[in-house]
This record gives sequence, C-alpha cells and structure tokens, in this order.
Amino acid sequence: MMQLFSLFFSFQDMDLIDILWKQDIDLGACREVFDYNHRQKEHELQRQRELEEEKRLHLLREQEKALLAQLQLDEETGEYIPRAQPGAQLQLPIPPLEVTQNVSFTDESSDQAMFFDDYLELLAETFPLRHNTLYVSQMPLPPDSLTPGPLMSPDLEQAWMELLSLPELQQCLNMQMEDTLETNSYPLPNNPEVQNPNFYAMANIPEGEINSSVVCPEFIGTFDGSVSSMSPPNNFVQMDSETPQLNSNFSSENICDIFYPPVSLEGSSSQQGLEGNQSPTTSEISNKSSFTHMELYSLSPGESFDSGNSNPGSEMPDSDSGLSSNTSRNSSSPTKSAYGDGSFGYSDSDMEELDHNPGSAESDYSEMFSLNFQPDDLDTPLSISTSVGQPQQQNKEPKQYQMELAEENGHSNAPFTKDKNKKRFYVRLPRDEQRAKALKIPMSVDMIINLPVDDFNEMMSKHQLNDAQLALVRDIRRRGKNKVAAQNCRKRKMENILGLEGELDSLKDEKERLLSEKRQNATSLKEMKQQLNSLYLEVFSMLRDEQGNSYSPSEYSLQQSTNGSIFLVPRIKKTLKSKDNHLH
DNA sequence: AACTCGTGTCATTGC
DNA sequence: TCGCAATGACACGAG
Repeated sequence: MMQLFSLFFSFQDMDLIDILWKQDIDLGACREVFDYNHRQKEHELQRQRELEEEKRLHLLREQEKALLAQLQLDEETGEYIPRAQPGAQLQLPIPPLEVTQNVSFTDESSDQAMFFDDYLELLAETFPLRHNTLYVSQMPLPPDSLTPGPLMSPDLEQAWMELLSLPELQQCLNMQMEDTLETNSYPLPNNPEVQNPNFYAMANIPEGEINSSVVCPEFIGTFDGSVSSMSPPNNFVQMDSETPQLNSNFSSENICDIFYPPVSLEGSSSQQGLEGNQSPTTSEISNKSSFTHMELYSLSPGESFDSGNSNPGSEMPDSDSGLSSNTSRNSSSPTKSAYGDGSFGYSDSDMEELDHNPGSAESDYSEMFSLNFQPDDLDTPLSISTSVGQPQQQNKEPKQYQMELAEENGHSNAPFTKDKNKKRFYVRLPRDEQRAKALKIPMSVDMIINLPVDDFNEMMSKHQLNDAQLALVRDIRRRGKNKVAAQNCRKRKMENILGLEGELDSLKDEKERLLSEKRQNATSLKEMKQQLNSLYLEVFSMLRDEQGNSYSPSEYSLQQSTNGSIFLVPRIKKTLKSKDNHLH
C-alpha cells in the first residue's frame, strides 16, 4: 500500500510540479522544456488528440450500443447479462483470454463492460491527475467497454482542491509526502514547496492554467523509469498489441500514457510479483464474469492499495465493504472519478466548513470517498483493532445505512445508467466514517457511537490518539448519538402526530355521534311536547265550571301540586300574584 | 422558482 | 460536573 501511496503522491507530485513549472512560465521563467514553441506544439498535439478522441468516443458509443443490443436485462436482478445464444459470443475485438484472477479487463462478459466506468473511476481515483483531457485509452481493455472522457468534473475538482487545502489533510499529506520522499527512488525536484504542507493547497489552480498535455520530458524520463519498473514490460507489449490504435493517439509524453497503463496493468501483472502482496485488484475483478455484491467489495481500488499494507489474513468483511457495491454503478460518464485515495487526514473542524457547504464539496466529497475509503476499512482500523483484539464490528453499521445499502443493491448492476440516476448507485460512506478513516481512527465508527461509556473509555484508553483524533472521536460519538436521537425524536413526533390524528378522527366521530343523538333527542322532545300540548288541550276541553261552560286555556292553566292533585289556576291571577311577589 | 420532505447537525435544556 | 437524551431550529439535497 505504501508503495502505491508513494506512487500516487509521486504522480501527484509530477502533476503539481507541472503546474508549478507552468506558473514559472507564466512568470517568465525560462525552462528549456517549456519554451513557447514546445508548448505550442504540445498544444496542437493536444488538440489533435482531442479530435481523435472525439472520433473514437463516437465509435465507442456506437460499439456500446451494439454491446447493449447483445445484453439481456435480467428482470430479477436488474443486471444486464449476455444473451444466451449458443455459439454466439459478444463480438468484442479482443479475444477472450483465459479467465484467471490476474488477467485484466479481457473478459468479454457484459459485466466487465458495464463496470468499465467503475474501473475508470478506480484508476482515476488511484491517480488523480488534474488533466482535463485525461483519458485512459491505453488501458488494455476491450474498446467496446471504453468510455473515455474527462475523469474529473470541475466541481469535483474544486471539491478535491478544497479537500487538499484542509490543514489537517495537508498534515496527513505531508506525512505521506515524507513517506513518499523516503521510499521513492526517483528524484524529486528541488522545489521546496513540494514538501511544504501547504503545497497541495497551491494546486488549486484554475483548470485553464493546466495544460494537461504539457509534461516535462525530464520527469517523464525520470518517472518513466520508476513507473516502468513497476509494470512489467510485457504488459506494455500486451497493451500495444491490443490497442494499437489507441496508442497512436497518445504519445509517450502524455502523462496519462505513463500513469494509466501501469495502473491498469498492475492488476494484470500482480501475479508477477509487482505489488505482489496485493489482494484482489480491479483486474482480478474484471476477470470474473459476473459479480455478486459481496464480490463487488473487492472492486475498490484502494483495497489493492491497502492490501499491500494490511495483513491479508486480517481482512474481514465489514459493512463498509458492502458499500463497494457502489462500484457496480455503471455510468457512461466517468466524471466524478479523478479523486485520489481518500486516506487523508482532516479535522472535524475543517470538515465543518465543508458541512456548511455540502452542495459544493461535501456531497461530491462523499462520493469521492465512497469508493476510496472502502479499502481503508480493511486497512488501518481493522488491522489495528484486530491487533488489540477488538471485535470486528464493522459489519454492524448503522441500520439506516445498511438499509440504504440494501436498497442500493437491488439496482446496482444495471449497466449504463444515466448520469441522472448515477447518484443512486453511489452508496455514500457516512461522513463521520470518512473522517474517521481520514484521520485513521483505529476503531469503527459504529463502536465509537454505540459502545457504552465505560467500554468506550476503555477502548479509548487502549489507543494512543492525538488531539485531532480525540476530538474527532468525541464529535463522531456526539453526532452519532444525536443522529439516532434525532431519528427517534422524529419517529416519536410522527407517532405523536399519527396518534393525535387518530384521536382527532375518533373525536370527530364522537362529535358526529353526539350531534346525531342531539338531533334525535330534539326531535323526540318536540314530538313529546306536541303530544303534551294536545293532551293538555284535551284535558282543558273536558273541564267545565258550575254553569257548564268550558275553561279557556288562555285564561286558566293546570298545575299539579306536590301531593299529586291537579288545580286549575287562573292565568291572570297567577300573573298578578307573580307581580305582587315581585313587588314585595 | 417555490415548495415540501427527509435528513444531518447544532444548540439548548433537563435529567 | 459530565454524559446523555430530547427537541427546536437550521441548512441542505432531492423530488
């Protein structure tokens, strides 16, 4: 892993050196290799390459369509599988090689084709060169599956720049740089800024100032040695033989040509001892005719990085590994790809800045790390936790996250997904997990959050963490618990709302029932009053005085005494009497 | 473009 | 005093 890290930073160094030299040119500094004519020629070559690339891209799209026509959608899995045509295989220009774990990108299966964008991204993440016209056309891949294009969109690049400019990240980068300087055999330029922790921040140069095709031949030669030493020559032969037309488009001075072929071939040559201790690489995956989601775990490029550093035997599947299913996303656009390995340090406070601007950086950043941090799960945290005998609880990711993962899995294999839906195929690592990995917190976020206080303190006492790590761990624990609390709170709130709504409905029903009863009672009362009135009049009509005359109901009324006897009371008297009572 | 919804996060409060 | 849960408020992305 460290070798690859070194390689990574070396490439980044080259890129940055290139940028700095261009800046020097802008400032009038003279360098033989960067004289104006040379740059002009390079620029013309660049344009010519771009035109050729456009043509080739068009051809490749046509080939992709043809390839899709040969694919059959599995309605159950959402995967595109080759149509079962006896004796008929996908018509790929590259004859299928023997399927071994170390043959790279040669299988004609549709899965490989549909995952090629992933490979592009993985490779781009491995070597995040800031080239607007960064193509990987020399990869020994079936041209059908090639989907060349810019590997880094401007906004992603901006996010990358922001990330690189973070102080703690730079600190971490500085550490990595030191490792790189110590371990790399090729000479680095005597540019003090290269070793400046803030050097990467200086890389935040507008893209327009970056001429992707201008690479100092001196360093090409310099790096060529180291690069070629990392990639067996036979791979180049293979590359040339398989994609001659592509090589014709890219001259050796293109830094992409230098970097990507070794990268792509690295996996294929892993069996030959180069980075020999790497575990499954992209090439290994590429040779599997189909992927399960668990297998997709190994698609992460960084795993091949980390595996070189971590004990292969300590690799344990964790939930994060399942996240690698996002590598199964298939987009025809390789944007959002050219991010480097995510194992960078950054402080929580630094990330807060990103937090407040998630639209510009954080989301992309998350996606950026969605791939790259996978391997780190197998790297530092696991290896350390294993060393201290901590139980592997990586598989106990937050349920929500697993649910998201499960949701994603159902669609993760659909190839050639439109960019609009691309994000659905990114299973983002939780941000705190990214942060923990970036600061190499030697414990899982799940443990940090969910362990009881005593266990948590015990765990913390077992690890020597610096201030930044301690602060991050505390923040992770606080945020994680608060996140769960917020979820519970909202759940309760929803339950309360639902309960109140149910209560409201029942109360409305009760109200309706009571109103109905009231109307019924009123009707009954009115009916009884009518009956009483008719009875009253009937009684009155039967009453006679001494002369046999009937009493008028308007002049007399019937009243019942307490003992049950009935009296006929004159109404006038009554009113007079009531008046008298009122006067007295 | 405005709006709604879901979610993460922070600040605050109370236990 | 510290840890934690609960919750309001805010910001943001997605639809």
